[in-house]
Amino acid sequence: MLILPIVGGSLIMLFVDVCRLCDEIEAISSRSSMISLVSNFIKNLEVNDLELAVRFIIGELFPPWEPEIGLGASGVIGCVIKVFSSSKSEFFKVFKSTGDLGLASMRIAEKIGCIPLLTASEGDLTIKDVYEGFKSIARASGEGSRRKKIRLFHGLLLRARRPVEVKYLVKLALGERRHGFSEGLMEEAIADAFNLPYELVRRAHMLTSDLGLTARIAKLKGVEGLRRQRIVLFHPVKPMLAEKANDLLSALRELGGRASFEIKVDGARVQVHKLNDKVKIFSRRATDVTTSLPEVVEVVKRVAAESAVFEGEVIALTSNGKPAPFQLLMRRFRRQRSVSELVSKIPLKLYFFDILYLNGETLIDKPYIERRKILRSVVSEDVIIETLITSKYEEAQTFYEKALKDGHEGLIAKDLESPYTPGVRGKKWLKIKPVFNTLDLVVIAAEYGHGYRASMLSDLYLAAYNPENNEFEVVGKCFTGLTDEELIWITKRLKEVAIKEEGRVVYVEPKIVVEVAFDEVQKSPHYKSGLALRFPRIIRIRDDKSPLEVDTIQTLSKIFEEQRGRRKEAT
DNA sequence: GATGTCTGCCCC
DNA sequence: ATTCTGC
DNA sequence: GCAGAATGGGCAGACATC
Repeated sequence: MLILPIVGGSLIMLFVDVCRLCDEIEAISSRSSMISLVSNFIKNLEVNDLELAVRFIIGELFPPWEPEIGLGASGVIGCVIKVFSSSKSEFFKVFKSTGDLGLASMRIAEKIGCIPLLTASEGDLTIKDVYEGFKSIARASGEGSRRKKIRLFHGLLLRARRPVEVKYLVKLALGERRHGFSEGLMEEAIADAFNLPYELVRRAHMLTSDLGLTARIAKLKGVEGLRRQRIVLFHPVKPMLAEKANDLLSALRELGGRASFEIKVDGARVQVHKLNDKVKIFSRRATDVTTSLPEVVEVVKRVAAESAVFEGEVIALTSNGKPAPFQLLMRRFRRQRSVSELVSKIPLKLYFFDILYLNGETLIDKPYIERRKILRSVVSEDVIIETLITSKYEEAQTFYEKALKDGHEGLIAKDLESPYTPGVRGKKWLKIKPVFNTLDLVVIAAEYGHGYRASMLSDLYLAAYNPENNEFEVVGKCFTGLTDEELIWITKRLKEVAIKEEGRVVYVEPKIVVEVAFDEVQKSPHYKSGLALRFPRIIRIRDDKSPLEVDTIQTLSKIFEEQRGRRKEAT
């Protein structure tokens, strides 16, 4: 991180100015207005302030590959309550009406008449002060670190002189945004501020993965700097994303009748960076997971290339070398302790599927088929994900069926000519997964939502029937799938059948039945039923079904066993 | 050592 | 995952 | 029609507390 010691007096950017800007943004919904507002704000900032301000405005503190502060709602709110002599119940009351922790904190600060705010001794917080403050919090680790983090955040809050600073200190700490201005619009604001082509800013952002750095390059080096931007080893590139296809045939058609089909394994996506013997592995969201995966590091070290960036998928294997449940992989994935003991207990395998950089050359603009060729020249076939390139639907169908039979999730169809486009747009990769069966479940409780859903019961507790004890047992919570209109309706209905309210949770009579889609049944250490749905989403409200007709725990158990069976039989 | 709380982010 | 909204 | 933004779940691991 580049921070220069001193800048000319009037140029120093105060934190409160960023806060006020964010408040303005929050009040408008027009994207173009937001962009010009931000553009004007960042246009004349000194470059170090620019880098920080750009991140702060989109609600980020650090580049994505750096560790987070390690404080969440509980710790942060505890600090707010203490600094402003409030109480949990008071905070909770304010929060319930807004659904926004930052806003609630500001109200608490306002309520006590800003006495600690006015006694702040060290003058206004600059954005650099705020950055340094959070940096110290992030650095604390190990025993006693939680107390230390809380003490440091406490100190930061004490230096706020205005309630609005409290609001955004809390939002930054928690990663709350909710002002409708995020990465995509910031790219446009940077382009506008420094009078540069949007596409170049966007491309540089893809490669740096950090808007602060992108803004710095834009201001200091302009068009040429953006154009010259290459992949930086050990700074993860944003992953290219896949879109869902309806089925195999439509995917093949959409990609022009001929495509590459890669097996989609149920693992975790990684980006691997290598320079001679130095290797780093990043998760999909740019977390450094190198220390958790020593055997993967070894595989990469042996790759015959001086420097390279690969994309791949890591999965766990069962004792017979077949794909293991995702939950097993997660025991390894971000583990810090006893890693070496787990290496033999839960073996992992890395499958490569793309290469973005090789010996100094950035490859993302080359077509898929060419990157594939380069990949095959660098790593051996047995560590590359199984692939079929075909224009024949029947062949692809057979391959798909085999993938499912082997216990994999499905296929990814890829456009043979497409470059690697990090980020969201230009999706030339299509996910093909079987349509899952749905279950009918009954709602037995619901929770109030956050943000604009604060007044609605948007989070439903879903239960299956257990005939053995004649009870409805929770197998998951679900918030997604309903339209706003349906949410309003269901909130009203739930209140009619409410039994009791505890905090944010409203318990209701088992009356309302919903049809729920899901990806998998998992073992749950959390629910009494011992089962939980993976990725539940509501398909529709079943007015026509009575609670007695919902699916049973036994049905879920059966689905769970079938999943296991598929993995065991896999050959 | 066992249990509980909190946090962040794998997969959607 | 889903839905809503600006453009 | 599209991209961007906002909504949220279950879970394992790290730290705190008994």
